Formats: sequence, C-alpha cells, structure tokens
Amino acid sequence: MSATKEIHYTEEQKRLAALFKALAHPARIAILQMLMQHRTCYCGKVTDMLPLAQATVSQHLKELKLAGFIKGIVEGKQVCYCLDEKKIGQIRALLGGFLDQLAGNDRSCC
Amino acid sequence: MSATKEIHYTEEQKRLAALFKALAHPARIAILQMLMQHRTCYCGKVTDMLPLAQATVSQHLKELKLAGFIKGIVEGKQVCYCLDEKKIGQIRALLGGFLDQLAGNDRSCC
DNA sequence: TCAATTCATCGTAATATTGCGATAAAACGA
DNA sequence: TCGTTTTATCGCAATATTACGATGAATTGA
Repeated sequence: MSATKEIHYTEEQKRLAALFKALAHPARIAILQMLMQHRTCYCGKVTDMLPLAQATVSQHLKELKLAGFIKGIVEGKQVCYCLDEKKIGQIRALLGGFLDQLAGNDRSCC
Repeated sequence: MSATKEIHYTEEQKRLAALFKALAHPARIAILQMLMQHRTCYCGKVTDMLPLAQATVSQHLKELKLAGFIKGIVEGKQVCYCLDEKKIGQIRALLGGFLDQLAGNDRSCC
C-alpha cells in the first residue's frame, strides 16, 4: 500500500459531499420546492403535501436545517420553516462552482 | 389520510435527487476532481490516489458512469475513465437551474 | 386546569450504501 | 500457451438511511 493511500479526503470534498447528500432525496427536493412556491411553510403543511408520516417529514426538515438550507422559527404551537437565503447563497456558490468547474473542463481524453 | 398523500414524487424530483446522490460521497467528488486535473484517468491510477481498495473504487466509478458523469473507454487491458462533457453539460444545467431557483427566491417568511 | 394541537424525539424495522477480499474475465507479453 | 496485469463482479459484513408508530414537550383555547 503506497503512502498516498493514507491520505484522507480534503475538507472541501467532505463539505461538497455532505451538501449534495442533503439534496439526495426526492422528499427533500420536494420540501425545498414547496418552500420556494408557498409562503405557508409550517411543518404540518409540509406533511400534508408529502406521502410521508409527520415523524419522517420532521426528520427530513432536520437534515435540511442542519445542512443550512432552511431555518425553523417557532411561532407558538407551530414551527415556520423557510429557506435560509443567506446560507443558500453560500451553498449555491460552492456547489455551483463545483458544477461549473466540472462542465467548464476541456480535457477529454477519450 | 388525505388524497394528496397518495401523490408520488415527480420525475423531476426523482431525477434531481438521483443526480445529487451520485455526488453525495467524498470519494466520488475526489474522483471527479481528479479527472478534471489529470489526463491519466485509468482505474488503477484512480485507485492509487484514493484511500480505498480497487473493488470499492470500481464501484464508485460505476455509479458515476450510471449517473452520466463519466464514461469508460476500454483500451486494451485498461479502462480509460474521463468526464462525459456532453452529459455533464446537461446535468449542470439541471442541477444549476435548481440551485439558482433556490437562491433566487425572495419569499422569506421569517 | 384540561383537552387538543403541533412538532420533535425515541425505538425499531426494513432497506440501501459502503467497503473489502476473493475471484472471474479480458488482454497483453514472453 | 502461460503467467501477469487490469478491471469488474460476487458475496458478505458493517454501517447509514429511511420510515413509522408511540410518546414527550410546548403551546393554545375552552
């Protein structure tokens, strides 16, 4: 086993992968699209619009929140979820930058 | 259970999620970055540069290929992997479009 | 206070992903 | 032909994800 084998992934690689992973489920895509379109973004409303139980939706919301895509503001009994525009801007720069590099590359070897 | 509960995810949501999932692992990010930087893109070379066994790398390459990011051209004993620029262009348009929508949104409710 | 509502968390089952060694398949060179 | 090299696939173990019902915590309204 060569020395390079010992090298771990870079922080950037781990960050990119984690962000992509947060988007790697149709339910989470659907939630984000929902938050783009509606103002009504209470957890219950989200649950109504997805083919999932409330506990499962709550879990997906938690993941999106952890990754920085959304924030949840407690409003009495309910929790209002909405897009975290500031963080999404940063995320988009990161992920978009990666995709641009990928597409902008001109090193076809085959 | 309401009628809306029966609704499945849209094809677009499933497609986006599947593409993001292909990028949701640091090893696959590393492979793509490697293919961006080097011309040498044989499977063995990729294996040398990752902290993974050959069988595992082969698996990751397969996933990237299935998702459309790379193609593998058999050259004698070896297989030359490289970015599939055409498909990556389409993928970038799709994923980038989603990210742009997400970021371009101005409906903060909180 | 009490019941109802809303959401999060816990425990758990089912499934998917990741990783590896062993092995198969294909091509090459001697 | 035979051994070597390169890559893919198989089988399996470990871990992670997904989903749900049950339950807990907080708030509201009666």
